Amino acid sequence: MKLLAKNATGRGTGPARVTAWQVARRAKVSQSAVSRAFAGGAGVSSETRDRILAVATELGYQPNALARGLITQRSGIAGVVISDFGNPFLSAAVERLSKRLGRIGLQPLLIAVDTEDDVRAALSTLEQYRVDGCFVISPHMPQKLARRYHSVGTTVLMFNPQMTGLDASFVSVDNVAAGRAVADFLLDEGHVRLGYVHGPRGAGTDRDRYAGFVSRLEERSAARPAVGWGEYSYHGGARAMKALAAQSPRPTAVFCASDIMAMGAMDVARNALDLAVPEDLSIVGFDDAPPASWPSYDLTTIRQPMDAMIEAGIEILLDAGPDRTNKPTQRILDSELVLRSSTLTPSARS
Amino acid sequence: MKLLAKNATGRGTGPARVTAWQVARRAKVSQSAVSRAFAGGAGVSSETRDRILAVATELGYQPNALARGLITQRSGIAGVVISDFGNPFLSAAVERLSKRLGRIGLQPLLIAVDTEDDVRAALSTLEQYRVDGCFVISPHMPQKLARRYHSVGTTVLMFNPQMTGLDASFVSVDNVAAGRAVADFLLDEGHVRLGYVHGPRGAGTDRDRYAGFVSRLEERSAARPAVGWGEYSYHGGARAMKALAAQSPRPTAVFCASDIMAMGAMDVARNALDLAVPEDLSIVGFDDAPPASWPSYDLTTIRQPMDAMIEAGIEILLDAGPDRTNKPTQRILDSELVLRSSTLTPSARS
DNA sequence: TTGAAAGCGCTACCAT
DNA sequence: ATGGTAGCGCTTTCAA
Repeated sequence: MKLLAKNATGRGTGPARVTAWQVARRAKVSQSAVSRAFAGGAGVSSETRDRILAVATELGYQPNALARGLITQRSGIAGVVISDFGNPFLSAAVERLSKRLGRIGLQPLLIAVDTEDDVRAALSTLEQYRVDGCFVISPHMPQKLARRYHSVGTTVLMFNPQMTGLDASFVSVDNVAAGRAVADFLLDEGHVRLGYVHGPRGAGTDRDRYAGFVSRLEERSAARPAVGWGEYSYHGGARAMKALAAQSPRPTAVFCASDIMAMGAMDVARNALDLAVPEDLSIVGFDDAPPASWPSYDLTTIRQPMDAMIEAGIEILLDAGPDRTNKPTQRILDSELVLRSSTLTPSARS
Repeated sequence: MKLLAKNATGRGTGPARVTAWQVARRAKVSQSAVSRAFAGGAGVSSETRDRILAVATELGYQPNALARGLITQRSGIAGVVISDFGNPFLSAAVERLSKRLGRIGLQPLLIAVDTEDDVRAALSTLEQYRVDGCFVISPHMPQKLARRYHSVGTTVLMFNPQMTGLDASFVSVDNVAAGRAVADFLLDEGHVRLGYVHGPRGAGTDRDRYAGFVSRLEERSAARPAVGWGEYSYHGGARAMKALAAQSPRPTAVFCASDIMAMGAMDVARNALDLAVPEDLSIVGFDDAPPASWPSYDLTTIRQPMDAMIEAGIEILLDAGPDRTNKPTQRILDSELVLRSSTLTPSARS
């Protein structure tokens, strides 16, 4: 009687879902046995386990991850908050991260955001799904939010946020050091009039890159760079380049805070401003996104060690597991200047 | 007594989660009332509802979406299976789709795949999470799988699959017609030796585009095109272009089955083969991905109406809801040839 | 309008 | 090794 009543309700969508109960009955075991068989097989003899699995495939049984998550307090879901798929570095990061998460049994719940409010809403949604952790790849993550979510129990791991004084977990490259390296490189190349293309106002990455760039210029007594604003987008970079080129004297080298902006800048320089790169104008990007190495751009850029960053991020997320210390973890990795033909190579000079 | 016992177990990760019970107790109502208050407020007086919501925010209560999904049989999750983020058209599609889903209360669970086996595994995972529907944006979706999943109750909606004889739901452009349009255009331009760059072997989109292209060439008694294989990737397109250029006589116009391949082809033509585009070589792409309109490419291409396709896809998914008919729905939209400067414009001739 | 009670499908802890 | 049982946190009848 009771067995028949189980899942006999006609409710639900479409063809009734197979449950562990039905598998159990068919295999003449208890429902607990089915659960154990699917939980790695500990506590079941291999014969019964095989029988159970056979029946399960026969019936097309798939364990309900929602029910499992409810009881185990682990959803198996990781949140990924991302802004700007148009940036090839970020979309590549999402792909790599997604695959990496899958390999450790975490499924990424993806939320695309634009504004700070979007991030807020996204984190709320992710909290409702009881995500086991959460990556935020967006310049819009407000500091307070980060701290709050950290204390509420969901580990929020930021990808390249503003580092200075941030009391939350993140993984980043040393943007300040990278900015300084670019300054040194361009000055060593003999450039005097420099330009800088900013990302969106308030983006921590941009702020740090700029700070490093300018501080090194000052240390070496170089003039402050002319600046443009490019929103971390192709068209923004193009617009900023036009503005910079209108200055006089025009900069002979421009450092863009991201590759996608550098690509826009380079295209507009060549096609609209009739400037040869690198002869008339050197361009340096940031990220080493896949298109940076395409022959038409072949962009000198700061390489962010994407895989290492993802690895570090995953590590932080996992370490922050069940018995978490509630102490934010931060990892700052080294970046690397990759020389290509959008700048004069040092060997070509002298 | 019983109330105190509720959620008093110290288990779980981090700070104990706030449940509806705790909100209920604090607001001096039943737990059902809390549930109703969060379900739109039907069945609760506005006073009690306000009190409940106040207590909820005070306690930081967030309803558990897993539990809700378990009881309602609607997870609120939509699966998105995607291959190849390197393709700017596809990554843009994921972004748009993700935002569109969010607006109707569906959260996208993203799975990045490479092979057909990956797709199989992905669908299995998505089934465990009891997704309310699922988008597959991959050339690797096998027909049988599609049919099986459709009959099991999860609506699987394919984005641009192989259309011919497919007994499953999908949304697509008419790839055959598009291929024919490109053939007409290039022949009208006066080209005689044509080339075609394939996507991955077995991709339905590629097959249909090629079939349309060739059939129209035949109808107009033109020679069969020389072909290369480009895997729907930038570097693949570049390799294929090199191979095509080695033929003699060399094609004067090449149709690439995706924009990203066309970009690779164009770059290699200009930078390695020293061919001017469009003077020496015309190039036509497919998708109208964002970079296609960048000045350095300015690619003549077939525009896929992405937003309309997503809209149609969502519609199919929603229509296939609770009382689903189990009948696959298919929507084929029109595409459009966008003329840019990677081909000689008709007006420029004659 | 409200509260009590019955599960959704699973895991985990008991007994045996 | 196995089966019974108690929930995970919610929605949804059903009475009051």
